[in-house]
Amino acid sequence: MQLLLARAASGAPSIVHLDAGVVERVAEDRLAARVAELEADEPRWVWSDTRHWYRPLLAAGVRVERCHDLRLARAILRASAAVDAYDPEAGADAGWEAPPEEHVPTARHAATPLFELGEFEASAGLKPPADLHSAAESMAEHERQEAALEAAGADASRLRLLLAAESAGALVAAEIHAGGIPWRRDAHESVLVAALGDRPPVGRKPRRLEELQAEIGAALDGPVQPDSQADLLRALRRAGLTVRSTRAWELQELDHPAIAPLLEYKKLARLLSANGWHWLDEWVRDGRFRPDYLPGGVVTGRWATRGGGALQLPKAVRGAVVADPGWRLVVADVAQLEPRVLAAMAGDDAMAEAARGRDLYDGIVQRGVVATRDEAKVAMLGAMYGASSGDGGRLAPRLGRAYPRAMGLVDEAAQVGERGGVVSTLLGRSSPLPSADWRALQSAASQPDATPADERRARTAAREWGRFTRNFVVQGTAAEWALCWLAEIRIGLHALGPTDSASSGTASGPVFAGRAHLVYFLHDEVIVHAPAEQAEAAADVVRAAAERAAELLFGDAPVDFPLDLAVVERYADA
DNA sequence: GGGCTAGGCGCC
DNA sequence: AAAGGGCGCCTAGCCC
Repeated sequence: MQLLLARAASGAPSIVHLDAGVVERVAEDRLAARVAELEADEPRWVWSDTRHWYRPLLAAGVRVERCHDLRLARAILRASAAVDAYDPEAGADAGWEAPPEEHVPTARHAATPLFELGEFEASAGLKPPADLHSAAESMAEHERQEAALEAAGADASRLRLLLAAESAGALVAAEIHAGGIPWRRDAHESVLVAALGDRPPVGRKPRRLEELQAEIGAALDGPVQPDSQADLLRALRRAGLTVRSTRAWELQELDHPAIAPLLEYKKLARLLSANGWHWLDEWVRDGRFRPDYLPGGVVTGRWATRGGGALQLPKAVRGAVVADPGWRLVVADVAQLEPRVLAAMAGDDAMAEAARGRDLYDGIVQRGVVATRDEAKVAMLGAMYGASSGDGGRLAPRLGRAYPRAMGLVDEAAQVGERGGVVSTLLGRSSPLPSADWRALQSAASQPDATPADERRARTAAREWGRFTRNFVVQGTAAEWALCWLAEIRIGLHALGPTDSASSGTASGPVFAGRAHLVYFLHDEVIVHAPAEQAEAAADVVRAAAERAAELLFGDAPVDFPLDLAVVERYADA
């Protein structure tokens, strides 16, 4: 059963029963209850934008099992090389290309009533966000997508899996926002005070930074503002140091008394600006950090985030991620996800064998391809990213001889990109075309009057795009594996059912009180927040989901995806 | 004051 | 130790 949720022209919510062809008007204040009622029939909810529709439902205590996110599906179908029956111009003026709604700071969002339009009205002049697609527009888009899928022939089932996984990911993203990462302000502040000294007054630097700045100045014979790259570069050169930049790795090579305090300053200044007291004030409330994930936000299918930097939580502050009393964190990541995905999608049994039951890089060493684990890692990264120089460029060809199928797959993807072509992931997400500027460069280089400089520029640009498409197929298919993993974890955790463990306060929201739920996702890593008595069961769910994801994507291909998994109270202890 | 880029660095 | 792919976000410094 499919139910389409959208707004009538009047702005009132409507539920279109797509199978029965019946339109049901719903009063704004009855919508959440009505969705909950209909959820008993296990429908697939079809809607314009998961973030818009699902966040208020979650806040009202309503979980849905399945959805189809029209905006995300449209982006995939428009670009997919497996789809030629989808007119990219159809509906182009209906605002589907608009990015999802703007970030609303936590405090104000919490106060936003269900389905209020004030946010949009307050930003008059902007394009309407996706939520305001009328029921008619949403239905038309849905029909275009169905028709495109039906015409996709043999690729349709993989595309359908991709769309289902993408939509399930969008549900997870909204649910992570609702549940929130348990974040201990006191623990975070302890980290900051230990590193930087007490919180300074507004406009002042923390004590430790001032001390280090003075040390640097003394060593360089004059006051220095280390936050200013230009000032710092001048001071270093005045002291007789030959430097091209102020990057930490370049400074590390220098032997001078200013360097140690300078590197320490850079590290601490980074902590302060990225995850200092200001970040705590803005992003942590009621013991939760609520990331604003953007599923499908990266062309490869990886998620992006907007604000808060949830994809870059530095190791230094992970001690602040602490389970609620009586709860645990199940922290799991996949060892070497991308090379394993590559081995499976290429059907490279030799590489699968190197990975089976052990560290993939150790397996490569045992096969005698390279001498050390570090070399194996650098070679593999070099092969997947297209390294042309350095150790990666030197070592990657050895992998080509040992694992010709896997390396052939990425080499082929690179060649397609260098010619300006489109590559696709296993499930059918396709790379974008290179820009008009890029094509102009190639075209200029092929003219009879092309100069050597034209040819050099074109070749450089072609190789650069080839590195992108080379990586696209691996990164994108790994993202698909991760989406399937997330979707299976979500289903498995829900099936565990509720416990009597009250969440501390209501921080996790009404849907997750007493229930194990996902609270973090980072490309190949998840964190589940679970009642202690359910933690082992949740860990089993996470493991089983990894096996299921592998089956969904690769059938019975002989590649395993082992997890590093820990049940802990603190993220930092995983 | 806002918009922009560059440099730099955090994550995978 | 970086390189080689993908990002977000901070500051400084420049522009209008």
